[in-house]
Amino acid sequence: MKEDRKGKVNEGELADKEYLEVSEDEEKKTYKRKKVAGKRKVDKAQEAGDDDIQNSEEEEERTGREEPIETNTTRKNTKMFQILRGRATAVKLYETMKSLSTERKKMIMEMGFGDLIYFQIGSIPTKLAFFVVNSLDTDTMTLNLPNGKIPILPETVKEIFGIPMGETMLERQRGERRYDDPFIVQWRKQFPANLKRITTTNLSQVILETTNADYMFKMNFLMLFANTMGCCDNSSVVKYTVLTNVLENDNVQDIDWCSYIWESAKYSKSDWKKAIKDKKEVVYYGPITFLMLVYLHYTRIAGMEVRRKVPACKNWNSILIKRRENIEVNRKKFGQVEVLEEMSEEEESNLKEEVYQMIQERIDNILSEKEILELTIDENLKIFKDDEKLKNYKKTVWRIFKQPIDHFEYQSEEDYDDEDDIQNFEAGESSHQQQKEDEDDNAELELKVTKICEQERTAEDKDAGNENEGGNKSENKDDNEAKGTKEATNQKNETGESSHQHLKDDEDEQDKSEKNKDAGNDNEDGNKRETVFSDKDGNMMMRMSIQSLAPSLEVETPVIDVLASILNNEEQFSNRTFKRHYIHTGMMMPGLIEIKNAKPKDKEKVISKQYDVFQEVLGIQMKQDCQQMQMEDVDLVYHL
DNA sequence: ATAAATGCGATGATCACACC
DNA sequence: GGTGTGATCATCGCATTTAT
Repeated sequence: MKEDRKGKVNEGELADKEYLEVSEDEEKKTYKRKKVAGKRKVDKAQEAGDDDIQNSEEEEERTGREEPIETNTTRKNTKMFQILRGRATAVKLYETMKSLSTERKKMIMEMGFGDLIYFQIGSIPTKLAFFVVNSLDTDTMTLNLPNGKIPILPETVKEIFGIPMGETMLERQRGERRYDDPFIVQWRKQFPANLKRITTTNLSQVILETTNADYMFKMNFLMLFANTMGCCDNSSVVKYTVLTNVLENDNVQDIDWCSYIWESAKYSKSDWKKAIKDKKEVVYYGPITFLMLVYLHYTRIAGMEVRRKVPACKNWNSILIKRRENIEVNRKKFGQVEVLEEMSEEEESNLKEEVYQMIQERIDNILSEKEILELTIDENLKIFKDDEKLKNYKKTVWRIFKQPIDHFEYQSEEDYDDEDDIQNFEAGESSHQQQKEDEDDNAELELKVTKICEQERTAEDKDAGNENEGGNKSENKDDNEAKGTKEATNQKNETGESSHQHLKDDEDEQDKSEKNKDAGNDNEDGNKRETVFSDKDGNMMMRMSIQSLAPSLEVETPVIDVLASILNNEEQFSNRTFKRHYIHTGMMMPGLIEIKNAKPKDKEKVISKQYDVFQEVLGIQMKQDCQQMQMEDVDLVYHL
């Protein structure tokens, strides 16, 4: 990482210096003038002529002398390659997928588009995009690269996006909706009447502004998909293909979406030769995201390993694609890559592991959510002394984790008197901290986080160094490596009296051996789920949230929240005249998203509503500090 | 006359670099 | 190392031009 960055900086410095040196007197002035003139006015005069090529050759010499490895693109590279201006880009789909409700996600999964839910490609670098589309031979449907050919079939689409490849064609030969069909009229009503041409932007806006999860949402989603991943009309105006061809009774999974995308690729490149002639910027309406992913999935470039997964859209994101473009740009020529075959068996078996891991993570998330919820309810029970409704919520949560989800039913209040349940509930409650074994099968779901935390650490811990934080138990006193982190966390106990935040020291070790039995080989995963931090506000963090922050992974919100929690605690002991309060992501993010998604005219309203919500949540957080609650002298400072 | 293609300014995000 | 600033990039959408 560091070296990478360093390389970039070096290259940048070098390039710029060179730029100024080469162009010392006259051109330096031009450069300055350009600066003053504003951003868009790139000097046309300089651009013309073969200055560029000379420059680039010089640069090549220099980079040759420097470290030849990965460098970043510079101003001059821009001029060397034609760029592709995609009209059907992934942006809108990406934005939409980012904020889907659970219900909508479920719906998308049911349609067979589940692999797109965590779609990560928000932009497509234009220079590489041009190269890829330019390499596509639409007659044979192959990507012709310098070192080989990549055949493109409808099956390839399946491999890339993992979308349904059913029996029937999307474009039905008969019986499609007419443009005056009542449904299309209704669909059109979602948009302002004065809107002449509906773009993918409008479509994504409608999806984001509404919360319905019905047939209309299905159609909006499919329209958005077809017009961003397939092709759209000119100026990003949506094609109505999906709207006219997918009827109410159709099963979306039975449609051959792959062939539709494949055909889009085949037929969207007409008049290419004419289009690229003498132009720096070429407009393309076809499935650029798909073609790009085909190229990336079936090639490998030295200096950048990306493990292959199916569907391919899952292992590439905007940052990785951009990095890949930079590498290729700096080699002065695109396509200097090794062409790969279909995935090997070995690679495929790795996929299984990924699935296991994914499921494991989801379970962990649910458990962590559950614990937070329980703690929140407990906290509030303390405030609203023995509130019946809260108690019932507590029981509800307990019941959910007690029963398989398809058997779960909300119960009326009197039903809660059920004797057995009450007993179990109370037993469960008391075992909240100290585990109690349950012979019931469903109790596996109760896999309480605490239980896992209590698991004894075993010798099979691989990277003991970073994993030891909080994991060492009182009996593991000989575990020296663990001291460092533990001490760090204990510092706050030295500054002030008792801190609420604490490492999950196990209070009860009696049935540990028993647990280890059923934990068995699960021990390593158990450590991942180990709660390394929790506090009175229900913030908690599992080991896995912090132990594998590989490049390109995102920082999980619990990490930020825990940091906020620690800082808030520290603040109690600070000597400052004013105290700072760090706010948790949960208090900000939903509100910010709502504001972002609000219509411009509603924005004011949404913002002022958010202030109220914010105040309310703040109230809960600061319940013990009336002075703070007055919000006197409060400055809100945002750190992003 | 209409539809499609193209040009281009606006915008926001990101990068590189100078300066503190 | 952090921050401010200008350059560059990717995208959007409107206006204009060109093709049918």
